[in-house]
Amino acid sequence: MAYWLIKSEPDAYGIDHLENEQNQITHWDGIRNYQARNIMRDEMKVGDKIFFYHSNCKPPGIVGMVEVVKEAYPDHTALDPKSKYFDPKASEDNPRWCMVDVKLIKKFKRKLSLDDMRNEPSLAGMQLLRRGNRLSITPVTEDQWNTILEMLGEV
DNA sequence: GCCAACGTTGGC
DNA sequence: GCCAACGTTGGC
Repeated sequence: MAYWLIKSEPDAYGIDHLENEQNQITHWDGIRNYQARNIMRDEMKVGDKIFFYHSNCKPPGIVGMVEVVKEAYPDHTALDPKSKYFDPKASEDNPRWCMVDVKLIKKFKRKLSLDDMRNEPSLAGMQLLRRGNRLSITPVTEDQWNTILEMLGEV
């Protein structure tokens, strides 16, 4: 089983939106970055655990945990001209983009802020913390995962 | 709202 | 296949 971190802007789609979904499941659509797509397509498996991170807010940080419940399948929003994620180069034969389904496991009682993570030496290697990192899906090691749960008091 | 960092596009 | 121009991300 692998661990990941996904970012989302709480105004666009936050953990509260996910909490209100039927069965607390959503499809993670709109990913339009090849690196992130490849991670979903090639690496994410059912049962993988994911930190849910709020970006572009004050403060940015980890707010919950979700789990992969369905592996990659075509992202239909790429084929929909009315969608803001429409991609004219996508087609039925070559959907180009994919998504996975994730289910809420838990909302944390508090947010672990980006500052908190930067201040924790054992998290120094996290891809999220790399300078200039913009990738919306990044891997998390088991050690990092456990450290973060400890910092949150969620062990 | 600024802007550094990065990804993508398209002319050549 | 290079690279300048442009668009986006996201912390600050």
